[in-house]
Amino acid sequence: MPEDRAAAPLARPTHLRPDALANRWRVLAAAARQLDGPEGLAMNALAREAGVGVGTVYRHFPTRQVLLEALGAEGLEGLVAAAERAADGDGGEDALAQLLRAGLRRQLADPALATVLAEPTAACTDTAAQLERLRGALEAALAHGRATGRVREDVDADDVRRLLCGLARAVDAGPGRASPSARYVDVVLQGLRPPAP
Amino acid sequence: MPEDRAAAPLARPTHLRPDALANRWRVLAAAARQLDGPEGLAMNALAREAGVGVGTVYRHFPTRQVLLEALGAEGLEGLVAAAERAADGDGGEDALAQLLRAGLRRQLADPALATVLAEPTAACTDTAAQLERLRGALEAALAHGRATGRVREDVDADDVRRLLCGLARAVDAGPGRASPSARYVDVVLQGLRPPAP
Amino acid sequence: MPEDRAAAPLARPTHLRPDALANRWRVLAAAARQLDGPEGLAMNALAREAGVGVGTVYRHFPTRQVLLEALGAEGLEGLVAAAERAADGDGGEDALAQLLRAGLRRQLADPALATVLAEPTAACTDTAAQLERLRGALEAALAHGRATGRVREDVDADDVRRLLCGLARAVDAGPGRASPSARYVDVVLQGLRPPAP
Amino acid sequence: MPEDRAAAPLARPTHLRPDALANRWRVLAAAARQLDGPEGLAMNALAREAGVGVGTVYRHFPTRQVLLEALGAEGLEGLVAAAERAADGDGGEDALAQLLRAGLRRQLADPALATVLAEPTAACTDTAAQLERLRGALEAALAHGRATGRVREDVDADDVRRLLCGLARAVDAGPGRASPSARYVDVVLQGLRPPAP
DNA sequence: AATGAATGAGGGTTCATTCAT
DNA sequence: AATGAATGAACCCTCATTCAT
Repeated sequence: MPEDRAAAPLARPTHLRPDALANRWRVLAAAARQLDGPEGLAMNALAREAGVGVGTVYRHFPTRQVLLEALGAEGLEGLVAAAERAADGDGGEDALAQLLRAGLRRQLADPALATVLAEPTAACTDTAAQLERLRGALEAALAHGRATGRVREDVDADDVRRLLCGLARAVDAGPGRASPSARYVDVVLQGLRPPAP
Repeated sequence: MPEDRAAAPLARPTHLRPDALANRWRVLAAAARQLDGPEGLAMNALAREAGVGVGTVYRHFPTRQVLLEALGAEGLEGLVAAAERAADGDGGEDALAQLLRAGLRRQLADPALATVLAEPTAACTDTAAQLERLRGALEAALAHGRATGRVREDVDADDVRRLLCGLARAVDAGPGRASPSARYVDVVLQGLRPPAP
Repeated sequence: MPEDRAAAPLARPTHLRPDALANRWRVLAAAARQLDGPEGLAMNALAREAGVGVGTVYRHFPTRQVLLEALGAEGLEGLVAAAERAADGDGGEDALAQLLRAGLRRQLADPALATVLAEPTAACTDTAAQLERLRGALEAALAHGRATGRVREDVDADDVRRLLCGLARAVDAGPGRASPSARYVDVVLQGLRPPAP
Repeated sequence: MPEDRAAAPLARPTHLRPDALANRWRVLAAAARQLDGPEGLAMNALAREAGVGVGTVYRHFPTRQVLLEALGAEGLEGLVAAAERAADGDGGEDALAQLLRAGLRRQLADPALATVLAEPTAACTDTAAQLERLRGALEAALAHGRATGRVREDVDADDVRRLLCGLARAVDAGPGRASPSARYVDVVLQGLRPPAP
């Protein structure tokens, strides 16, 4: 059972030595590159590619899941920020629509984000916190939508997260990413409206 | 480059010797069991579990993808049959609704089917043929739906397949499978209607 | 937990292909050489030294303990044979004395035997069987010794085995092996006599 | 060649800064805990367990052997003291008997002591000195025993040390530690008497 | 057809050790 | 003195794949 470390949720390191920070960065960059390729995330290959000893990789990311979450962290933060902006209702467009669009676009641009969004539990406290903020923003958007009669009642924030995962999958399950995306978001958006009486 | 065999699509074997047939069966059964577990499909482990030499596994399934498609074949055939029944319009319910429901239920019951449904190209001619039949049935259902004004114009059969993949993912991306399924199908169904004018 | 294979006791392979047999031999020979050196038995190093793939080593000896027992098997059989000869009482010398002498000499000549003799449970059925035969021979020797009043009553076959392990250790715990051996056996032999009344 | 430092015997540090002393203690405590478990003494794991940097461990114990001797030092001192008391012949019991009993009991209670007692040469001057005192006490006990005709002539202090190591091994080589111990000591004691004429 | 032995690449992980801070 | 980051060798083990039998 090799992946039984870090059972306790991991906090993001603070105050890293500058060289350590640089290494962390190189590893993350290499990981992002590998994630684009078809292979999984092999710790050894990662270290090689990053020009760093294996041990260093393990020090920074004791578990593949920790690494994944670190990879997706930036994207997740971006998504959360966008979600909160949308939920704050700057009035422009339908908050939920903005949210779905942003969520899908960002997943397609960042596979790590898609992975993190779909995983059952977070390994890092940081990730958990961001996901919780995301849930809050989604709930707010839904509440507003429900109040204005534009969102059905039987759907909650977690449903939206799951539908976002599904959207990304639908787009990935075929050729072409640009044109289907808009349409699929449209389908889900319309599907989220309250059923006609 | 380990997976470079069988670039040419593979036809399903016919007229197997009875013992060969039995072996094929044992391997498929073992593979189904392994697919339920969390591990991948390791040829060696598979052979061990099936009580068969590795060579035998390779003879029957030269590629992992071939094996996967063989695994999903039964489920795929079932889905195709259901789709054609629905498209034939026995009149009962909305064909598209039946289709989505069946497609989701069967994917959840059969991970191999979900995989096959999402893969870009088929390795076996058989699979390709079934997928083509599925496409036909979906197209028929859509045509009928469009004709009766219950399905939007900008969605084609492949979109439905992809949305089916997305549905399965949405269900898998969270806890609980029963109650969300129906709701998510509902969302997509409603989303597929023509937009209100 | 990497050593959880071969939980079921392993029987010695029969009817090996000739090349497999040759490999088995090469590995055992290399292992014997490594055991003389100060390092442990590293499977990788072993394979390298034997001129054989790692996989081959694992196929033949799924566990380090299995390997050790295979290494010690010959020595153990020799000891068992000697013990049975001694127990059969060819009349020459005191059976127990012969046994201790043989047991010590063979352990010193064969570190694997010393290891096997001291391990709490056998991994291979074969080893277990030989150990059982040894126990029988020891018991017989003790019984005869007790009957003739030359062995104390409160010592059984397992005690003798353990004392044999102790003897080997005593010899190994210092410089010089030849002269102490005889003396130490002597000490134990005299110590095994019934206490003076 | 990792263990080529500290070829020159090491003196025990004196006048440690209080915090250094505390660290030394934590490391030793952690080492004692690890030695009870089945794993070896890994410097890294040790540091982790002790809540101390690896560097600190190395500063205090440049070599694993030094660490081991430090671990066993207390036990060794205890044994030496007991041996000298016994050799001083407080008259009570047979000195040699007391010695063997104490030596075995202490080895069983303290694996590090057993290790130190069996190692060919000491890494620390301190250990060497204690071992020398032990030798002296054993020699005294033997001399007295020989003088009173209760110990055979052909056994010296180092033999007794080695037999002590053997005793510990005999006890460890099987199930049960309490009841065999006394018997095995008995066997060796009786074996050390001068042979009947 | 089937078998299963062999191979060796390669991923996972730990650890001893050094050294900049 | 202490720290802990970094390194990389080395081990463990599993697999995909080939091929002689």
